[in-house]
Parts: sequence; C-alpha cells; structure tokens
Amino acid sequence: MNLTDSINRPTLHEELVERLRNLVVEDVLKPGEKVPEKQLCDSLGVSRTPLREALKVLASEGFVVLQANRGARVASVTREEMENTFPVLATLEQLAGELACQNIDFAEIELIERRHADMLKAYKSRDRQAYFKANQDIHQALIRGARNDILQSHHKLLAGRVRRARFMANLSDERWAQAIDEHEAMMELLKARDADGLGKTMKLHMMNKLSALVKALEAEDESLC
Amino acid sequence: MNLTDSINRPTLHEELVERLRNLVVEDVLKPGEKVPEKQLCDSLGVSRTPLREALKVLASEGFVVLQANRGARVASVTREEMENTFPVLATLEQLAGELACQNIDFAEIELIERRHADMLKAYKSRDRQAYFKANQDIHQALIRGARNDILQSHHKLLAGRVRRARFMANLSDERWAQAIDEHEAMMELLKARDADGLGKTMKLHMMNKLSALVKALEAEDESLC
DNA sequence: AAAGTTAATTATGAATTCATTATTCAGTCA
DNA sequence: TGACTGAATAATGAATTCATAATTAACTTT
Repeated sequence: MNLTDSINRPTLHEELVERLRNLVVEDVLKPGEKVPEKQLCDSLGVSRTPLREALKVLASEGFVVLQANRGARVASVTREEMENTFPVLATLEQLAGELACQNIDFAEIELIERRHADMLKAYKSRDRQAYFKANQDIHQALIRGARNDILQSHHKLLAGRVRRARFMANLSDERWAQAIDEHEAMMELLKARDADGLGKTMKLHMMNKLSALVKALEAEDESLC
Repeated sequence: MNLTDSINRPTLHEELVERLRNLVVEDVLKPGEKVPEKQLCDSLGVSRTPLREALKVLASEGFVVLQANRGARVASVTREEMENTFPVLATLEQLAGELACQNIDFAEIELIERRHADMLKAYKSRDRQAYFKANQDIHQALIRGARNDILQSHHKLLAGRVRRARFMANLSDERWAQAIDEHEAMMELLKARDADGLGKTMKLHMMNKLSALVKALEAEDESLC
C-alpha cells in the first residue's frame, strides 16, 4: 500500500499552475492571446479563485502578463526576450555542468548515457519528437546531478520559457548535426568529470542554440514578407 | 500636472506582494513563523483574497512555504539554502559584470563612482546601515547596466533571499576590509570596461561573502552552545 | 495525574457574490 | 457612410460566504 499518494495531494491552485503553465509552454494558449478565465474555469471544473491565484503565480514566472482590469494575456515570445533569456540560461547550465561533475553519482551518469544513446537513435531516424524528449531528459538529469535546488528551480523556469520558442522555429539540419557533436563532447567531459570543460561546453551549446533560433526566426520573417 | 501617477495604480495583490516580501526580507516576519492571514488582513485593511494571492506568489518565489490546510510559514534561512543560493547568485553577478562592461553608459558609471565614494565614507565611519545601502545600490546599478530584464528579475529574487541572512550574522572587520578591496578592484575594472575581469571579480566577491557568512554562522552556533 | 478521546473553536481552501471597470453595440448626428 | 455617444453586456478585482480540515479545549478513563 502506498501511503504517500493519499497524503501528498497537491492543492488545487498548485495543480492549476502546473496545467496552465503546460498550456502556455506547449503552445496551446498562444502568445498574445488573452486567457479566458470563465472558459477555463468551466472546462477545468474549478471556480475562479484558485484559477486566478494560479494566474498570479504564472505572471510572476513571466508566462502571462496581467493588466489591471483587463485580465491576463499569454506573454509573447519576442526575439529580445530570447536574447535576454539564453545568456542567463547558458550561465546556469555552465554552473550546472561544473557542479554536476563534482556531485553526480555513477548511476546517474549511466542513465544519461542511455538517454544519450536514445537521442542519437532519434537523430538517425530524424524523429524530432523523440529527439527533443531525450535531449530534455539529458539536460534535466545534468541539472539534478548538480545537487542544487535553487539552481534547479531557476533553470526550470527559464527552460520553460525557452521551450515555447521551439514551436516557432524548426532547427536546421546543419544545426542539428552541430548539436549532436556538442552532446558527444558533453558526454565525454561528464564521464571524465572535467568540470571546467563541461561547464564551458554546456554554455556554448546553449548560446549556439540561440544563434540557430535567431537565424530560424529571421528566415521565417523573410518568408512571411 | 502629472498624469501618469493617477493611471498607474498597481493592483492590490501586487502591492501586497511587495509589502509582504519586504516584511520577510527585513525580518519582521521571522523564519519559521506562520503567516497570520487574519491579522495581516486586519492591519492592512484588505480581504483575504488578495492577501492569499500574494502568498501564492511569495511561495513561488521561495519566501514562504505553503502547507495544504495549514497555511503559510515564512521560509527558514538554512545554511544549506545559502550554500545553494550564493553560487547561483555569484554566476548571475559574473554575467552581469560582463554585460555591464559592454552595455552600461558613462553616466551610470559616474553614478556608481559616487555611490562607491559614499560606501568608502560609510566604511571609514563604520556606519553599517549606510554601507549596506550604498553597497546594495552599487550592485543594483551594475545589474541594471547589464541591460537584461531576465537577468535582473532573477537576480532580484535571489538577492532578496540572501539579504535576509545579513540580519542573522554581522560581518567581521577582516571581511569588511576585504570587501572594500574587492569593490575597489571592481570599480577599476568597470571603468576599464574589462568584462572578463569584472565578471570574475564579482563572482569571487559573492563567493567570499558566502564564506564569511558561513563562518559567522558557525561562530554564532558555538556561542549558543 | 497522565494519556487518550471527543466536542468546540479556529483556520484554511475554494465557491460565490458584489461593485467596478472594460467592451460591445445600437442609435445619433455630421 | 462614418465617426461619436451612451446604454447594455460582459469581464474583472475584491469581499464575502461556505464546507472542511486542523487545532484547541474539555472531558473521560485508567
């Protein structure tokens, strides 16, 4: 019998924060759209109070924007925001890489190796969905390996905001190949527990992601004109 | 006549977030204490709804901890939390230092120089209050100079959580002198716009703060036994 | 008297209600 | 026809109410 399940019942607004954030990150609620309180309440079967509490939290996390007497709108994904977010995220990843080399245990490295293999397989079969999933798992496992809750929570927030961008721009074949190379290097550096090397590589990896994203966005803009 | 004042009236819960956060940061509400909803509502003259909304936000920021059906408690300041927070804060300061060297304008550097002079004066007259204020202004001005909103908001959050610790431990004369030296170096590197140097120095400065804090906490622990 | 049990009280989470502010839309006038 | 006005409608922010869970107090029972 599992006792923790019945005890650890999350409160209503916490669940709503999770679900609404997912709606934003997964691009179900589109940037700029206003969040329809009443509609969401009906479809989720809750009253406005916990939903509004959740919206305040989401606003403080930057996923929605509140306007007095005008409710909440989904925060838009601007190029400027990305250009501000990625450097911060990159620095946090650098720190995570350094700390992970010191603190991660062997079992976790093996787990990452397996997910790394999954990722390579997904790359070879050009399965974007599986690739993204494996990629995300690897990064998360590395962050967890850093053994720093504060780092983890701030990383999670920024990663969520960045994840929205991937729905806007598909990565190029060229960038995809480069990303694979970078991951190969990261894997080796982690196994060698080269803190400085892994940190720098992870930072660079993230900044290269930004370059690719900006390029993709520019290409998209052109195609729209 | 100033028209912007009357328009930009912040919403009730936003004001409450600010005020409650200050109560926590300024150590009016002590770590571990439970937050008395009813009492606060009475003394602030608001109903529970906006207050509770504010508490959810504060919880997501890490200043209070919510327990289902047991309300909110002020988050405790543990040594472990500090040891997790400082490295993250230090990395953010490093990034801020690098970006500030690129983006800050001359007028802002001059402003920082003036506050730096104020800080030296406060040090010489051993005015802790004035010293802390000038110190905080300098760091904030540097962050602003980085021209990165995301960086700024995350820094603000972590800085707030760290600030609580200074109420728990007074810094030693030795550390104080060291901090002054570090600030002198930072000032020179900023004026020279040495991005790498300023970043590294600011990071080190922050990590030294942690060491001093941990030492002070240990000394305090001993004196209590 | 101390530990355990039950009833009264209080606090909490969430729904509902209410006042106010935006928004929509029909009607007016240039 | 098209911009303006104002009433009708809808939404939002905040207070209030209500059901339930936690805490306290009173009361056994040994």
